[in-house]
Amino acid sequence: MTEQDSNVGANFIRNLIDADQQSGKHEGRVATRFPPEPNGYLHIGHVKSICLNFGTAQRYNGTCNLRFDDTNPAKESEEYVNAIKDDVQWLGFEWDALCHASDYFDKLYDYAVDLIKQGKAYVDSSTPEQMREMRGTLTEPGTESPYRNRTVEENLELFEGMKRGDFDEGAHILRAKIDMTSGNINLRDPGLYRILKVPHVRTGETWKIYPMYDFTHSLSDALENITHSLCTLEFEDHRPLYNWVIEQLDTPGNPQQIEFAPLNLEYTLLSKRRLIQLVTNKVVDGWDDPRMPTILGLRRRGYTPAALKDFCERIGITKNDSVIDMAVLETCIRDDLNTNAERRLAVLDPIKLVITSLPEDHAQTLTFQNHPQNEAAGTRPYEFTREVFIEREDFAEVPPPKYQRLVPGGEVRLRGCYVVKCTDIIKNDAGEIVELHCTHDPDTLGKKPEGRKVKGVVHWVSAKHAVPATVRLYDTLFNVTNPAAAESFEDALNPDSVTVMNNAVVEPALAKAEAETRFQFERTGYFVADRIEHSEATPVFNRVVTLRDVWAKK
RNA sequence: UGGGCCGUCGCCAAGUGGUUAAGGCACCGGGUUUUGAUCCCGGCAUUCGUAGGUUCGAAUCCUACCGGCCCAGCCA
Repeated sequence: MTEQDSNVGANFIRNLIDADQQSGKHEGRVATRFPPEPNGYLHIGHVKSICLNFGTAQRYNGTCNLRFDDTNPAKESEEYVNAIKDDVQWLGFEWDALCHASDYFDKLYDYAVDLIKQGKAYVDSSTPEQMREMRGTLTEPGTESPYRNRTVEENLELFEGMKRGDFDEGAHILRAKIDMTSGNINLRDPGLYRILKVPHVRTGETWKIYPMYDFTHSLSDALENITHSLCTLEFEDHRPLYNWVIEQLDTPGNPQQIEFAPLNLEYTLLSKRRLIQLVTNKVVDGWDDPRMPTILGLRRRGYTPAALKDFCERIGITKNDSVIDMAVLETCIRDDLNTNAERRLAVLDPIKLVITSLPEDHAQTLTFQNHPQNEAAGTRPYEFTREVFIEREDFAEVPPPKYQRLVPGGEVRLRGCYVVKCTDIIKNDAGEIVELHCTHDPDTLGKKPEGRKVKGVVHWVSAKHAVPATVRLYDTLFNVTNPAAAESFEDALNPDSVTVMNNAVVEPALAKAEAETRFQFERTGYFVADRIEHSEATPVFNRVVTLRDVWAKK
């Protein structure tokens, strides 16, 4: 590592851990965890957290657990648990221990009893409304509950009754006894356990009460001997409570909570609630719609784990509220696919081009490179015949300035083939161009034409060999940089988020591609064979991202 | 009006009292190119939210102010 590289990827969490290692805190051990609640699908914001937690563990030769924060059975399900595991594995990470907060329900209950015995927790029988009133406001202190000074015995008995299921939901709640006047609302006697008569995926009907986040999370971290508990900024206010819980109780570990800024991405919505709306309102086709920022959606779109990890490294970790430019994400996938995807030819909006200087039965097999910078990718045969398809937009009867493609009387190179000159434009009764006639220069195969420069190169597919395919062109789901700020997302939606090219034709090799294989369609972009719908009989490709195009920008 | 946090180039982001204020993205040139791709070369903050102060020396320390984000679920 050179001196200049030494602080590449540096961030405040790494600095902090480095300092901990210097001082011998945690005996130099690093243990993290990724703690999703199984109540929705993971999205790119979670990818940031996953990369941070697993990546930090890797960097310091530590461990990272996958822990499901399953304390609210009313919202959680097995479907999400499985999807989350798949997503983490697809990204290429392996967890050390697979944990569930529910694994600790017995211990958590004992800890709660301990708190009660210490006089630091009590059963409150106020209604939720009364509790809200007594909590005070942001600027006014709260008031103490009339149940705050119940005896330890009374609390113990009531809490046991709650556990047994003697009471209705909402009748009682176990609260920490901290400080109703604290400026930090989380410290105004926060709830620890509520009655919830809902069966749990893993513990079944065993529990009628379930522990709440602050109590559960801090103790789960301590129980798993987590050293650095990384979470997002909104939990900063909870840290005093996190520490309070651990300080009152006798726990094996002494974790430290460290907060970092969650991801914000231009043109993208990243709140579970809003994402669920997109799915239930059928704005998109499902959690794996290629326009969704979910891991499943990104995967179907054609993003690779490597590109997503690269993205997380590029955006860094700080406590700044920030919004990442979409161009960063796009650059990551282009970088990956530029070096790793083979090249193929596909015509999205075909127009027939007849080379009149060739005999009707002309047949010629050319050899095309699979990758211009990588010999090892090999070559493939490519059929050339008298009639080929080219992209409709690669011909212009009245060309705009600096146009480098085919124009009437002009020349253009058929990629990997001859230079052709446009001699005739065939139109239908409606005046639409239906066919182009050209002649070819036989002395231009593999060599530059004599005495002139032909700058334009156009991709093509032999009409005889072309395979019809469906190609979907994706754009951002929203057309405003911050859809979360839009009044309703209906009017922030991009009407052109997907364009389906039903008449596209692709070279034969593409139809035979395995699902989920990625290619560069030369001159048009990077594409992936759809992992669900693609087959040799009905090829379906999704555009991952366009090629960078300086000309289109001008 | 309470509590917590944040402000370094258009967007990210290193930087922890002495550096010519890293790097990436974007942008602007120029070169190579049978992808208007890739690749290569060059440019891009006398300035670190603002104003004072401490110091031989400040983005880094102090003070005040300005701007932004989060918190009043028996959600996580």
